[in-house]
Order: sequence, then structure tokens, then C-alpha cells
Amino acid sequence: MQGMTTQFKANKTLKVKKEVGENAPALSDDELVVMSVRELNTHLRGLTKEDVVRLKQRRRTLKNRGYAASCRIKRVTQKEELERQKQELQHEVDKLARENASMRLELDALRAKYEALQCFARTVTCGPLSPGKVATTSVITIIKSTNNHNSSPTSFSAPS
Amino acid sequence: MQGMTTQFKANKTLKVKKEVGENAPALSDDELVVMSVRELNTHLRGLTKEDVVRLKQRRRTLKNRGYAASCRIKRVTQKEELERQKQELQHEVDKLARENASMRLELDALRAKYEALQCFARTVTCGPLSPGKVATTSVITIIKSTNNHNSSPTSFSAPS
DNA sequence: TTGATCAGTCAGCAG
DNA sequence: CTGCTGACTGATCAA
Repeated sequence: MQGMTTQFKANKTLKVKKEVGENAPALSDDELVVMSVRELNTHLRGLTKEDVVRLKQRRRTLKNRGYAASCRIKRVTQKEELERQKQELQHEVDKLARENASMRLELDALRAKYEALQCFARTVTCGPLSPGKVATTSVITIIKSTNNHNSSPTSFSAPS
Repeated sequence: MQGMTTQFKANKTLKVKKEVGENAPALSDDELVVMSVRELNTHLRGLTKEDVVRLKQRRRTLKNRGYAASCRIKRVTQKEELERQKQELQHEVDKLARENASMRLELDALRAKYEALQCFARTVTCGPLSPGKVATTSVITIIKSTNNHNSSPTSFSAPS
């Protein structure tokens, strides 16, 4: 997407650099930046020392142009990645919050049912008939341990 | 942090610009960029049209230098903000996950207790003694409705 | 030497 | 014109 803008600024400082020799096809643009150092030396046969320096400098500049482009692309990529991760986390938060609300409902409902049943059990076991009978012990245990659980209803009451 | 680098590059293209008139103290650096347009015109009294253009261009360049700096600062600020929000969300996820696990434990424990109590209730009500007595109706309701709730234990078993 | 990044410069757009 | 941003450049650092 930047292929058409690679030549006009380079000409500002580096207009003429070849065509002075007798061989080269005036290698001019993206060729130079793709070329390896060894390939470059091949094209450096009959050139002024000054021209060689100029050519190498142009190569370096072209390379830098590419590096700068990579740098910018990397920058926007990382930004997009951050935003993506942020959205992902937001979705996870929503999902967990839904699960949480649902479980809280289920827990409250179960607690209500449990208390009703517990109330009934007390009526039956401590009521007018049969004070001590079959598996009363387990119920007693349950009833006793109930206080430990009713003491922490505020654990999740403040989701902030 | 860039105050000491504002002069050496500007001199490359704009060396001499004043001291040709009879008044100005050769206004030279940050003064120019702070100056308003009206203030600038005050210092433009006895100058060549060319010098005026040169001065205005230098002002524009200095301004641009500041704009570029602002742009970079804004860029890193936004990136930091994104990372901050990401961390915040991560903490929220952790918090909700902890709450979730805790509630799941509580729910399982309560379910177990409820089932034990329910088992006892069945023994008492359907057992050898007193088939129908006091608030048996409510317990029957609870026991019946239990099936509806036990049919959804997989609702939260896959937190992925 | 190569690749990456910073600060400065200019082009070009938007308000 | 003012302010901002993309692209290019040279300087500079790290590998």
C-alpha cells in the first residue's frame, strides 16, 4: 500500500547515482533493498568510491524506510491485540457474573427449602410425638451445624 | 525534556532571520512558538517579505515539533490506559471466579445437607410411625419439587 | 551490519 | 490557521 510513494522523497537527496558507468541497468528502487550485500558488490564493479558510498547509503535509507513501516504496523497490531484481549476479558466477566447471579438464586432457593424442611424436621422430632426414634442423630447434627452456615450470608452480598 | 534540542536542527534551514532591522532582540527559539499571531506581527515591522515568510515557516515547524511530541505522548498514554483497563478486568475475573468457586462449594454442601435431611424426612413421614401428621404437606411439596432442581446439576459444571 | 525505535520534518486532512 | 497524524529520515541502541 506504500509502493507508489517510495520514490519521490528519495529523489530529494539522492537524484543521480548511476548511468555514469558502462554496465549497470541503473538499478533504482526496490531492487536495491532486496539485494544481498554480496549481490550488491557485484553491481559495484566500475564505480567511483563516492558512488559506492552513495549507493550503500541509499540502500540503508531504503531499509530504514521498511523498518519504520514495520514499526508502525507492529504498533497498530499490538494495539488491536490489546483491545481484543480486553474484549475477551469483558466477555468472561459477563459470563462469570451471569453464572454468579444464577448460582446465588439457586443458593437462596435451596436455603429457603432447606430451612422449611429443617423447620418441619424440628416439629417432627421435638414435637408432640416420637422425641427420639430412628436416625434422629443425623438430623440433630444437621440442625446444629446450620448455625455455622447461616452466619455467613453476607459473604456474597457485596459484589461491588 | 526536549528543551535543549530545539535549536540545532532549526538552524540548518533558517540561519539568519533577524538583526537586519533596527529593533528586535533577535527573537529566536521557544519565544516564537509561544507567541500569538498578533504578537508575532508586532515583531514583523521592518522585515523583508521573504524574511516574514521564513519566520512564519519556522514558527510552523516549531509548532509541528510540539504537535509530534503531543501525538507520541498521547499514543503511549492510550496504550497504558488500555493495559490498565485490561488488568482491571483481569482482577474482576479473578474475583468473580473466586466468588463462583466459593458459592459452588457452599451450594454443594447445602445440597448434601438438604438431601440428608430430606432422606430423614422421608423416613419419618413414610416410615413405620405417623404416616400423616402435622405439616406433612409442605414436606411433600418440597420433596416433589426436588426432582425439578436435581435435574439441573450440569448448569455450572462446565466453567470452561 | 541489521533491525528497531525515537525525535524531528513535511504532507495533507479536519475543524 | 491550528492541531493532528502518517510516512520518511537520520541518529542511536542492541544483538
